[in-house]
Amino acid sequence: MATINEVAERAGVSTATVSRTLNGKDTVDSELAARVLAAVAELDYRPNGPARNLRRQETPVLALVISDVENPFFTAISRGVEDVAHAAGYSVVLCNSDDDADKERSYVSVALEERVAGILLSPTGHTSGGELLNDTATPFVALDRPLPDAPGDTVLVDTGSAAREATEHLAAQGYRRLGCITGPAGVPTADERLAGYRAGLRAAGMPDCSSLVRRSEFKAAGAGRAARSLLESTRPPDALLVANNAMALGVLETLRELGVRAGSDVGLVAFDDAPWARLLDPPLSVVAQPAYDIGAVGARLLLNRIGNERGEPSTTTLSAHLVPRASSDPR
Amino acid sequence: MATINEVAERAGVSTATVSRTLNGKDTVDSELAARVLAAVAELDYRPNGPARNLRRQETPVLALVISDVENPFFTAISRGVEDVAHAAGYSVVLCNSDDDADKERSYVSVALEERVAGILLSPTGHTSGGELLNDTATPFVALDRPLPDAPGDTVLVDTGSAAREATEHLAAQGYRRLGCITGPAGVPTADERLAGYRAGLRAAGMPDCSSLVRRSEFKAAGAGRAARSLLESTRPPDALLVANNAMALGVLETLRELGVRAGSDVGLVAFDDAPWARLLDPPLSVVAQPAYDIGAVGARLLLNRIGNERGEPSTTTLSAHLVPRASSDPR
DNA sequence: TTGTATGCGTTATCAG
DNA sequence: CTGATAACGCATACAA
Repeated sequence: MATINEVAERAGVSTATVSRTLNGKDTVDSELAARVLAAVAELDYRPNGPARNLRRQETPVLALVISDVENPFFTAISRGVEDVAHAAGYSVVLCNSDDDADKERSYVSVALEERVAGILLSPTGHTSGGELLNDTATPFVALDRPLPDAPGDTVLVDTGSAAREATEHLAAQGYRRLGCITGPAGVPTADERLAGYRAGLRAAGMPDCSSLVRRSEFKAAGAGRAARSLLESTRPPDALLVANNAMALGVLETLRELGVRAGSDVGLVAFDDAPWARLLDPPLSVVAQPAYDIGAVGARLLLNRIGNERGEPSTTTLSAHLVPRASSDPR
Repeated sequence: MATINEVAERAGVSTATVSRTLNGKDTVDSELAARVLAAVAELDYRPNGPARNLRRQETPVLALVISDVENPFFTAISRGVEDVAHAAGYSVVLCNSDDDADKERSYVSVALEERVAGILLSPTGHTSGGELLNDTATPFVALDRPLPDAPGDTVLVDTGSAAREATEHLAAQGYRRLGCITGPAGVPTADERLAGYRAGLRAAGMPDCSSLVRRSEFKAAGAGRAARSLLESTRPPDALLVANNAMALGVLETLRELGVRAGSDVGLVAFDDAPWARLLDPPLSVVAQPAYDIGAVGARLLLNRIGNERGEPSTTTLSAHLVPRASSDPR
């Protein structure tokens, strides 16, 4: 591939002039500029990114590390990031850690080596990518979950309150034994939703019975099994709060297998809205999180840091809201 | 951030020795190597990627440009790519073109500038990213749709046959007026599915009536409107073949609004399986595409080219299969 | 306004 | 086995 030298030679100018032309310096004679542009076109010249980044000591790229590309919650985040980044002239590369701490570490490491301008990290449960960021000058922002031991800007959702609201809603709808399926212990989003559920129980004057709580990975399969064990127990719950979208899939599958109907047989509220949620029969009640905004806000914070903004790490907490549909209506 | 020079100085060796140590050359005295490693750890040294890529004239990164991160078909492709690439020591960066030809061009251009090792492109409709690839030495593979005017390895799915099979299935189930909602004219996957539908009509001895065909973007909204116009026409279809997953969402929404039930009122088969398809009531009949394999095969082809494999551009065609469920059962 | 020359941080070549 | 040193391709300080 052609280099700047070849372009310069062909245009009969110096490499400096080529560089200046291509970088929009207005101190270039228009005639020379035209010759440069012509040479560029003829040679199909394309600047060498690594060389430029090396010289400039910066790369106009943001890395976004998420734990599951197939989860609509994360893809929505990515759109938020992308829109903001793009508008500011940054590209976004999406790295899928697949909820695997090693992969996460590895992607963060690659991002650091490639000297990306900044990193947005949606930490997997028992995170490890954070450590790498700790003693680094590369700006980063944690999304959805705080980064243990790594002080940095963080964008969270107050899902505790939302979980409480959902729980109270179930109680108000007339359900009497509320169960909860949440993520692994130690994962902040999982624990927070559980705590919210408990607070809701308390607010509704219901007993907090640990036999109505199950934990599993934030995946369909484990949640499906959890739902089955709950519903087949001697004193099954008559309503369920499910901690994320992927889990909801597993729970719904189990309900189907058991011939149990959401709403009339078992009240159901799940976290995360999805396009298909209201197409179900009955439509699924959800706690909608502002996923797009998480990404957009995170990207903006990151860009500010990249722009040398100083100051203490901030934590932004967005709120989620309940979208009641028929799956939490006993009638 | 520390450089190789500082590491060398601290370890009391030359930069060459540091480089050799870090790159696993076995020609380094173990004592020196130990000193190097110690210095690396102390300084938290991390090699500068751009510098290395510049020097090596290669970047161990594959770019995957897709048109919609929120579409499960593409995210499944990305998993296939990622698994294969990862195993071969390559990272994958996902670029979301958002079905926008300009963004696609822009991402391809960035990938080219960054000198990625290869590009996997799932072209948007009226593609434009392909032109860039044409006169480039960077290996690339087209996924899902061929790249006009750019001869290169291509991985396709024989959705024509699958569309035909689905159409015949609808006829065999007893539906009598089969409609089709497909993508924009000129988009190969859209045209191919339409052609398959027509072939199915013919095979079933049904008239080919163009008033039963609608086109829209491969998105929910347009497809929803198309379904409405079809179903509210004077002689509405009694079954629908829908060309992708996102469109199916729109169509289902319309059915709901119209109070029309899939299966008993209107037969329905849509392209692309999704986790939620069988949770619907009735469960959605689909044409399942081997999305993961598209990605995996594509990545393997790309890696072969990167490994200097010569030879004519190949075209691999995978097949899709019908998964009949209750939405195409009139009973 | 333009050109020359230097260095960004690595790796690889070539002597020692 | 190790160390100087020369590129890799570009952007910029400095000179002209």
